[in-house]
Amino acid sequence: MVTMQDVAKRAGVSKATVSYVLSNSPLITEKTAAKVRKAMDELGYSVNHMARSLSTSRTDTICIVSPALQGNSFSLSMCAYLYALSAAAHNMGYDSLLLTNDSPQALAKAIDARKFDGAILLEVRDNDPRVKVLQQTKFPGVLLGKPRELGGLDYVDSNFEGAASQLVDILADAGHREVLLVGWPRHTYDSGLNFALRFRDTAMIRARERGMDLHMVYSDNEVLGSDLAVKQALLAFPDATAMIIHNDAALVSAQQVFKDLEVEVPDDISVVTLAPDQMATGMRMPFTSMSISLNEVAKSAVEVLDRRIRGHAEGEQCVLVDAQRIDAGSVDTPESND
Amino acid sequence: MVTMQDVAKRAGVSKATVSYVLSNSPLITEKTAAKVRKAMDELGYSVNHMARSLSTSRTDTICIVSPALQGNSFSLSMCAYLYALSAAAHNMGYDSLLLTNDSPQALAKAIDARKFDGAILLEVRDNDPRVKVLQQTKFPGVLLGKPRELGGLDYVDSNFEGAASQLVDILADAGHREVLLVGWPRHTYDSGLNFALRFRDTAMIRARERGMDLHMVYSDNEVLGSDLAVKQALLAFPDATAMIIHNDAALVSAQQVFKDLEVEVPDDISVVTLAPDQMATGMRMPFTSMSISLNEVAKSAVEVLDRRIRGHAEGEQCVLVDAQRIDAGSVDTPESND
DNA sequence: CTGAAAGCGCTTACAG
DNA sequence: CTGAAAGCGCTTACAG
Repeated sequence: MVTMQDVAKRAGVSKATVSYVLSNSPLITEKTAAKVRKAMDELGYSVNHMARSLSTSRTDTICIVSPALQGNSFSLSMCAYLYALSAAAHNMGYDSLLLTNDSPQALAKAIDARKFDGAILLEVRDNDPRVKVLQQTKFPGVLLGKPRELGGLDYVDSNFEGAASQLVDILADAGHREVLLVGWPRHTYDSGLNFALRFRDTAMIRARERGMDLHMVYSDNEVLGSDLAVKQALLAFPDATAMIIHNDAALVSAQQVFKDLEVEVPDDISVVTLAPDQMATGMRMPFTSMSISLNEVAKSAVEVLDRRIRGHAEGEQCVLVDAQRIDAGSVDTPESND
Repeated sequence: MVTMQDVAKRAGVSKATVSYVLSNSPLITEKTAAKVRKAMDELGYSVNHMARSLSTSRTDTICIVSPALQGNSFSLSMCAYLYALSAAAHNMGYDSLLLTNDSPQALAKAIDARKFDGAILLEVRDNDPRVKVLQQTKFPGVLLGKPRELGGLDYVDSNFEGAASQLVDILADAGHREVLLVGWPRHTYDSGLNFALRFRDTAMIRARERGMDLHMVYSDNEVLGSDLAVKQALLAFPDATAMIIHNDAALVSAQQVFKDLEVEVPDDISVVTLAPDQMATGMRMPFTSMSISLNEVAKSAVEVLDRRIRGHAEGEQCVLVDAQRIDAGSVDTPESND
């Protein structure tokens, strides 16, 4: 293994000079720097991160703390987030450690081991014990999600509130009064997954303001490729003239369901959704929707964390990334129905 | 930050002794060890991994090298593998670094940085340039997949060959002669993804041996939740009495397709599949299938890598994990069709 | 059975 | 503008 010492000897300078060249110190002559760089090239030198870390107490690594997969439900957007975060981190010079054990103990232990400079918590819930670990250790961390108690921590998330209001408005503006909200399984709400709660609650409030009857329908048969929530909703509320879908699994099977029941969109029913952009393209989304850019959220999360790590942050950093409205002609006036 | 020195002072011993206690050296008296452990507890000590790594040149971290997501196609099984590997690594005392950039340069750079002890390459292809990086650097690594040129590297994968043969046999034994193989999009095969190739090619050979006409149908419209490969296959080959599905996306939408076309399984057609076990449960798979245990494959991969890292491996390690046959009554004799 | 000491490969004030 | 030196927090022969 070629070390800094080797490079120094070959270039005829000291270790310190090599180190300064590496960090592009302006104090070093261009001539010396060139000499050193040549030596590094010739020897195939690359800095030993363990040694650097010990010296600087920085690892240039962040930890992505993802919830354990409960049972067998792979969430497509979780997975997409993982990738988006890893890519965003990479772009900012960080490697990413993956922690798939969502127990608070595991997080505390990982923090103690000092293998990373900061952590991003995925799918944060209300009363998430991991959040307390972050607070107590005062370790740099950002929440992907916006739980009820923030405890002074930074967070980044999609603006679910804004998206909910906008979707309700789109339907209200078109004149719809009887609307369905197809959501996640009940346990998602019960477990405090705040993105679900924030969307539902804001939609409910906004609907009331707009004089709309919004009927909540929870998914209860979440089978890959045949989530029946949309179907159940349609059967349970035949008078509804429009539907908001906030549930990836239900969304994926929605088109099939409409076909099955011979329901035409938007002639028989208007449909709007909230979905990650990558999923929208993946399924060639035919519905007017508020589109969440996972990459944008991920990028923002890493930026916030980076600022926190470097100590460049004053006060809490709170970012809600707006979803983009995408029209796909799946909304019509209610009069056209039936 | 509390260091080993602090613990040593408090326990009234030397740093060395503390270190020996940490590594459970049998040379230390139980009395001394107890004293040291008490001091560690009281001070809340935990070892600094950066320092340890520098000293031992081990990081206790492995790198999971996953292919970049091309376009927007999230592969459910890729994601499941990520988790399974991370969990398996954790169980064996390794953390996992996630590398989502599949360029060979990125891998080479990551290896140079010495942030991990070994790497696992996901979705290895024939002629995968990452494989060459592993060979050239002689860095511990295992391939998830079995490319044509192994170059002396370790690999672990599902036994796709065995599964293909068994599925053909199941149908042949039931008397089927006209059978469809619904596979992945053509580019999957063209790009040398060997799991697809090995399954297809073995199935073809076995079919010939059994006097079966096996018609390959490639998926060409891979839309999330409505992959049409199964439908196209049925329409293109109305005489087929059975079908093998090897394509997760097609599998997810298969039930809907059968319903759409009012095709009864197994009365109208027999169906068998190859699928990851987690997916099978996720979609409540109603088809007789060869089930791949991702956890088992992942565990095996980490074990192989661990052996390689510790230098306990003699020669190449080659593991093909057998899929499990699961009967779900989706196979009948061809006579019953129509 | 325990301790003093060297070493892992960097970074960074501090002299010069 | 460059170098000698201390230090980051461990591990591990080597003495004793």
